[in-house]
Amino acid sequence: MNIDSSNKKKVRPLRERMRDAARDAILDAAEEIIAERGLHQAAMSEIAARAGVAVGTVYNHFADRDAMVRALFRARRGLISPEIVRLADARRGAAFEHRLRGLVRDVLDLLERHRRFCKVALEVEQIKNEPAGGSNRPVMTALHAAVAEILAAGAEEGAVRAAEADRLVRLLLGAMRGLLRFRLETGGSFADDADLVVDVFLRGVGT
Amino acid sequence: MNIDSSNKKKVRPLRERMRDAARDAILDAAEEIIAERGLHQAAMSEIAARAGVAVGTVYNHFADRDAMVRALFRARRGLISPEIVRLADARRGAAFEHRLRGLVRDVLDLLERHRRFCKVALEVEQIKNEPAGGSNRPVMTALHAAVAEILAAGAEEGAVRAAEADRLVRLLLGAMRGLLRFRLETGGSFADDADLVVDVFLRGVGT
Amino acid sequence: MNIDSSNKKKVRPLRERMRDAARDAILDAAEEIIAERGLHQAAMSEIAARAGVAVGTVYNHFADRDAMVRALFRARRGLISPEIVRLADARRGAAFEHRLRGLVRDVLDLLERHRRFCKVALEVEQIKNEPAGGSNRPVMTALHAAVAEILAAGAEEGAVRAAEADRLVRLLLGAMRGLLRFRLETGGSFADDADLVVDVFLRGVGT
Amino acid sequence: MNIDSSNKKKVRPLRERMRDAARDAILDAAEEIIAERGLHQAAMSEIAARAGVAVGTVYNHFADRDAMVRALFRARRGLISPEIVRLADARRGAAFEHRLRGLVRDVLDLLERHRRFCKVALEVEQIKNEPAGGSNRPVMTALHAAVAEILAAGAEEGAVRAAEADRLVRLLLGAMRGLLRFRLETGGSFADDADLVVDVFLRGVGT
DNA sequence: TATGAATGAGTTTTCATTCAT
DNA sequence: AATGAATGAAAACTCATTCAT
Repeated sequence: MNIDSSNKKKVRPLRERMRDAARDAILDAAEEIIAERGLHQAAMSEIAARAGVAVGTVYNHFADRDAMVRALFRARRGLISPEIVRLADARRGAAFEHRLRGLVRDVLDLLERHRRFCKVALEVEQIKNEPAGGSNRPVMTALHAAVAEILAAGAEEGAVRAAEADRLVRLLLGAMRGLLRFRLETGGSFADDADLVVDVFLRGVGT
Repeated sequence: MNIDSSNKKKVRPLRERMRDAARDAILDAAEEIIAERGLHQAAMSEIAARAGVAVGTVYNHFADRDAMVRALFRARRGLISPEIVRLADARRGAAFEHRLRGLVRDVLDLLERHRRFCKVALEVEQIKNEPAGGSNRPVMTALHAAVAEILAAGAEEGAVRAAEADRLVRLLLGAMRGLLRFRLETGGSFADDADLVVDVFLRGVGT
Repeated sequence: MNIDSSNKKKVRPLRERMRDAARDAILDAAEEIIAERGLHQAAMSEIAARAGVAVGTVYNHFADRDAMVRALFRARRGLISPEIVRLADARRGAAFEHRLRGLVRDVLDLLERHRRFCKVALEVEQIKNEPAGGSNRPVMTALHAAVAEILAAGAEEGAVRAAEADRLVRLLLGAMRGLLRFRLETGGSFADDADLVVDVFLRGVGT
Repeated sequence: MNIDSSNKKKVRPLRERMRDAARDAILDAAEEIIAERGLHQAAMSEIAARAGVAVGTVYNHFADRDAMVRALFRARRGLISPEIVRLADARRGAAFEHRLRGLVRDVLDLLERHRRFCKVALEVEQIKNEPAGGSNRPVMTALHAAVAEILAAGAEEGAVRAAEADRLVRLLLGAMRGLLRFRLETGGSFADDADLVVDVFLRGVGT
């Protein structure tokens, strides 16, 4: 291995690094402003200003406003989803409850580090408009898939009613979202709610 | 009670009735369009057109766009909230589980009859931006209040951990919302999920 | 016939008349500015200003810039084409030369009264991009059609070579356009060139 | 003459040749795109991309967009005009008809080899805005001048009415342009129309 | 010189709101 | 009150041009 080849590895062209930095700055600014004021109060010009670039620069990176928002989601999901997959994989094979509790804890912990994006995601969530027989299954996100898998395993263990799988996933994720929203409004860390959600989900509110 | 006064009660001036009809038509149109395409894809001109009136007329009934949206929520809540209060009152005094299950069933049944508004409400939900000690408690909606009360009663019965009350309300409502969203996307009646939610909430997913 | 019905005929709603006036003012302004500075130096805001309306008004009348330009052409063609058809019809049955000369004279006279639009039309003319076998015949404008018909008649009379019909139409119209352009640049009335064009077309430049 | 000087003549510095190659590539790209989509749909960035250079490079070769377009015209005219002059000179002294027919044939043949530029030229043609007494005579292009000269000679021969010279040039060039446009739209070679144009111009459409 | 990302003035477009009829 | 065209401020978007590397 000679000096040159090692250089090739390390020095990504400065140009390229700056380009990416600008892109990231723009997405960060967009995230910030959308979290603060909502999706459609986030003007391109303000996002650009907050990112410290000119409007035109935003359009050098994204075809239009919509593409930028989608890029923001793709970027964040690109950070979060693989992590969720990894977390889900880590306990594959473990016992149902341990696995579920671990995942919920870890995921809430992970989301804590993306609090601002959670706000954006809850803000923007849209209800799909295709009743019945939709090809667009519930957007099988990483989390959805991971929970679904654990519940399926739980069903095999006999710990969960298999017939209700779909709805139980929605129920659990809904419960988590409810508490997330609570924490976003009133403060407090997401992770504090992990055990409560899992306990109630597994055994109910009984004292 | 004389004839005149009885007349006053019954026959509201034609003028006034037509006025209200227009108002209702506008709110219905707004609800429809917001449900279809989201809050900020609903232009005043389109709402007016769908309601069969001129834009100007909308402004004769509502100060501005925001006031119209708020009026929509007030109107629907004016239908739904008292009903929820009534449903909650109906079982006051009954045993915790019976009371909770009854409420959830009845409320889902009620919301079924306002499916379109549910879509609007879920679509529009905003996260309040006042961390900690906020004066704007979770918008204490009728449902929130009703559930909170039942859980408090449950706590007194020893059926629910009192300390977690706030979060449990959020958890339960979140779970319900999760399933509502599911039904809005894929079809199926809300009420079908009532027992599942309550069962899991009370005793967990155990078979 | 009562007063009312006579009124109905006459009084087109004021609203409507003003709307049309605005529309016309906008198209006039557009024509003026495009003629002065070319198609893409004509900004919507300037057109609006020259028409004495707000920008938004332009968009109340036309979906977008392109639609406005197309409307301008439709409007002017709506004035010119039927007139050309009428002029062509007027001499139907007459002898070839008389018919052709009459048409060219009348048309140049007509175009004189739309000098500004002629400038716009020459300015904007685009070459269609569909070589061979095109379904889009040479946009068969009224004038094209009228000349084609006369030449066909001339061919029957034996005054014109039928085989060349298509090209002769293009040749003649090209010659007319050449002189139109000349007049637009240097001044002078279109009609003055009518006889020259026809004479040369029929008998050549010979003295 | 020493070795050095002979070298200087033949081997133009590599640097310089590459520079010219880039310049040519840019002008070719510009010509292509303008021919395809029109003058103002040809963005600098797209021209650069098609030429295989960076935008900045275009600005190293041309002061600004306008200068580049003018350079394109100058370059093509630099190829075409001297050739036209040569073609015109070749038959100087010959008889009027022979001379005119020869020129029209040769020129259409020449333009055939610059078909794409013809499209650009027709596309871009602007009407000058200086009525009467303009200092900007009809842009005395080589072709215009050549035809004018031949017609003047024809007038001396008594074959053409001298008084109409200016207009006859415009008429003939317009006729040629009309057929050029026809061929650009529908395909077919320019040269095929040479005799038709000249025949009609000299003797009219008579069979 | 070549590069190509950044710039920002200039346009187009939207739409809540007003107001004369 | 109802009407609906006009308004214009506020966005979104374009693209020729610059300039640091």
